[in-house]
Amino acid sequence: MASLGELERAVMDLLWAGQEAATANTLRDRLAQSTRSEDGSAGHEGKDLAVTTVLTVLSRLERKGLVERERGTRPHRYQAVSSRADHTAELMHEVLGSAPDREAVLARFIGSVTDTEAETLRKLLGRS
Amino acid sequence: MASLGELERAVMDLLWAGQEAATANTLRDRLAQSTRSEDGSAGHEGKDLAVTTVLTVLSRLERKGLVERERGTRPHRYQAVSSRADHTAELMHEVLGSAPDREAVLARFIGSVTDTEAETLRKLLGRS
DNA sequence: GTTTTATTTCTACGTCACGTAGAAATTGCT
DNA sequence: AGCAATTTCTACGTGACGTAGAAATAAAAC
Repeated sequence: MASLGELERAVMDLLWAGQEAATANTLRDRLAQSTRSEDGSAGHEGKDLAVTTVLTVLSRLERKGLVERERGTRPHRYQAVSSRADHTAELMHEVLGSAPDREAVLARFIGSVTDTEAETLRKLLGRS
Repeated sequence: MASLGELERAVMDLLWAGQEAATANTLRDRLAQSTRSEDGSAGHEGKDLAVTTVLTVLSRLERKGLVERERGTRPHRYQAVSSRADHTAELMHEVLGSAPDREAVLARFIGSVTDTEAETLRKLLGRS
């Protein structure tokens, strides 16, 4: 259980971008903006979602454990449970975890990493 | 586009296990066997799928580019396009790729890797 | 070569996730 | 109390996936 739909991801991206908790309305506006400002190439044009749509998505994201909401304030405020980096890293572990041959996977993975990233990794791993 | 359904995954696991190309019938049998031998805990019991079901799944996997079939022989023979390790590594790159903050993700990822694996990674990354 | 049998392709249905949103219920404000 | 904003319920369309029968095709048998 991990994958997100297109809109779900768009919402998460917004939540991950602004570190502050946001309301459904705010998010709806930002979504409209993003969609509109997204390079004018032949894409899906500004859709201007209904607030209820955003609310539904937020609920689903909450159920998935990706979003947390403050129920106290009246326009509930939503925020991501973990940072995008954390979430992505978790995802990577999930993918890796389902493999019985973890070492082999890591080998292949490292094999196709950019030089810069390899360097980063060395740094991160430090000396034993 | 990457995730597999439950049955699709089961089939891929079989294809990845046996390195030889297999026919739909063979796979159906192996599936029945796996299902049956899977520890007897209260799970979904032996379903004994129809061959057409397996064929359908194989077609879908082919469309997704995970499976390749020899159309020459009469009972077509199917095999995985890439090894499980390769596929999993690819998946990891896919997940990582969709992040604008790759470095941060890698940091988190490394952060929660077992010591043994960290060691493996150091080895793989070679001298610094 | 025509009938029979194995194999593959087509078509289809139920379920579930997701995008989408109106209707209904809830709650805060005046 | 009455109104307006907000949230929850309910619902529909679409597409993926598990599942498989019906139809087409090809190989084998006679």
